[in-house]
Amino acid sequence: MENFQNIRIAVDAIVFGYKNNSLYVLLIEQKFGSEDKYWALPGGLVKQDESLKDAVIRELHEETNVKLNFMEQLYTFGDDIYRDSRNRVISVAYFALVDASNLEIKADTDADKVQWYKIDEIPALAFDHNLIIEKAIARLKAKLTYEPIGFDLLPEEFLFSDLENLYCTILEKEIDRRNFRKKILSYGFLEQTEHFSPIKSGRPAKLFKFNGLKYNDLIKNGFHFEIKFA
Amino acid sequence: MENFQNIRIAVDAIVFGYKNNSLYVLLIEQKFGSEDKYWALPGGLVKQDESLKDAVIRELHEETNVKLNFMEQLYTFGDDIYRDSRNRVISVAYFALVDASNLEIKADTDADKVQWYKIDEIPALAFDHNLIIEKAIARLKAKLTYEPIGFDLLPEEFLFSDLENLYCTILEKEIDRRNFRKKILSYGFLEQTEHFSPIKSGRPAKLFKFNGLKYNDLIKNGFHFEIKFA
DNA sequence: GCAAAAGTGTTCGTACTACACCCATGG
DNA sequence: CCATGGGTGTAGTACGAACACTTTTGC
Repeated sequence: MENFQNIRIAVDAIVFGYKNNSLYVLLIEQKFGSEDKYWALPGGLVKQDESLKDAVIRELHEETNVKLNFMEQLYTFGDDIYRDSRNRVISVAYFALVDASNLEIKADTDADKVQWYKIDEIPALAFDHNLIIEKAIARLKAKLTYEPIGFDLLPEEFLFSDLENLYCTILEKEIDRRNFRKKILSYGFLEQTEHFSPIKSGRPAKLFKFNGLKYNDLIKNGFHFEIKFA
Repeated sequence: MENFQNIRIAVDAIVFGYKNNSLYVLLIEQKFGSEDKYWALPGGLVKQDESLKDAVIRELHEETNVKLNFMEQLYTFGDDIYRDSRNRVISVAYFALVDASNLEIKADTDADKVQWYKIDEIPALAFDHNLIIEKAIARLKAKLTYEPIGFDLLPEEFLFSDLENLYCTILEKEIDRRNFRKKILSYGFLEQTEHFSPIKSGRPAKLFKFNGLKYNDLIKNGFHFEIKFA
């Protein structure tokens, strides 16, 4: 057989979280660390009879206790033949956004430690995982501007100021509070709840809620979400 | 070894071309057709010491005689475990846009026939290749609106009416000629040449040229390409 | 001179930008 | 009563949408 192939297939999970006005990624320290205990993205080899998407979700759950229903495929890393020094491994990377505030993470079967890392304080990771995260951040930034995915990073009910802050932080831009609020509200997929935020100081603020159904309706009618900045 | 993996890695190439006011895809009929001579996308198994991107470009060249320098990664298909009935194969799909008008395609080593198929006349293909093409078309449509990639489908020098037609055809929308021209020209990355088109009928038209350098300059200064429609 | 496509300008409305003051609460 | 964030309105501008007539050529 001329084309003998000995390439492994892995999946890696980039999970973004948002808290304390900062963007975080979920990282693990591998248990069987031939790589000298580097931190790494959750992930691992795909099983023989397992779809790729099931594989990421399983690995993520096994290693971090985070159980998701869906992850979006980001990119497949297979150009650097030596990205894993032991064997040739191609990795299909997936990403997801979660509300980090009430999520129980814990090191599980296959991981020693699990931890949220601020995206600007990520250490040198195993394999090409720094590169993968870079690509994920780029995608996140792009997507944030043309799909309402920011809400996935927030609790079900959130403050407008949190939303605003999230956009400013991730996109590294300044926003005019008034115009931002006006624009988002004009879309009509946010609902004001009757709840108020636990007050830190200043005037109490109403909590808002993203109505996914209404958003889907709008999409069906040709609506196009977009947040731009000066 | 608990995790024994016997999964092959393949690449597939979606090459779009544009001629006679229609969008085409490049397909081949496989030589060693265990699949009963279905048409399929050019592609094949990745070699052990070959990057993914080299693999697609090699396969495309071997099978169609089309030599490209770059293809963009589209998506990795590995959720359907039985997408190839013989073995489990995961395919990383890449796509590219070419000027089909002066491109010599020919069946080569690994293919019986090579042919351009209009995208609305594609037969039932091998594997999940119809699905892959669907995804590629969706990506193409999206990209066309926010990146100046339409020019890749046209000859170096082209008519404004061709460009306009290309957008109308691919996006299946109507455009106002005058507004379209005004907008594209306002960007400043098109150059009028001194050449005229071979006339079919009507007033002769000047040929235009896309200036990639100028476009890159604009991008550096925060420019953002966008074509929207009513 | 007629058919066929190329080339061009104006008006109107909408949507983004910029910008500043009052409000409700806790301490 | 002061500090802290929440909540709101308006005027100017720029850009996209709608729209029709003139020009150049071949036949």
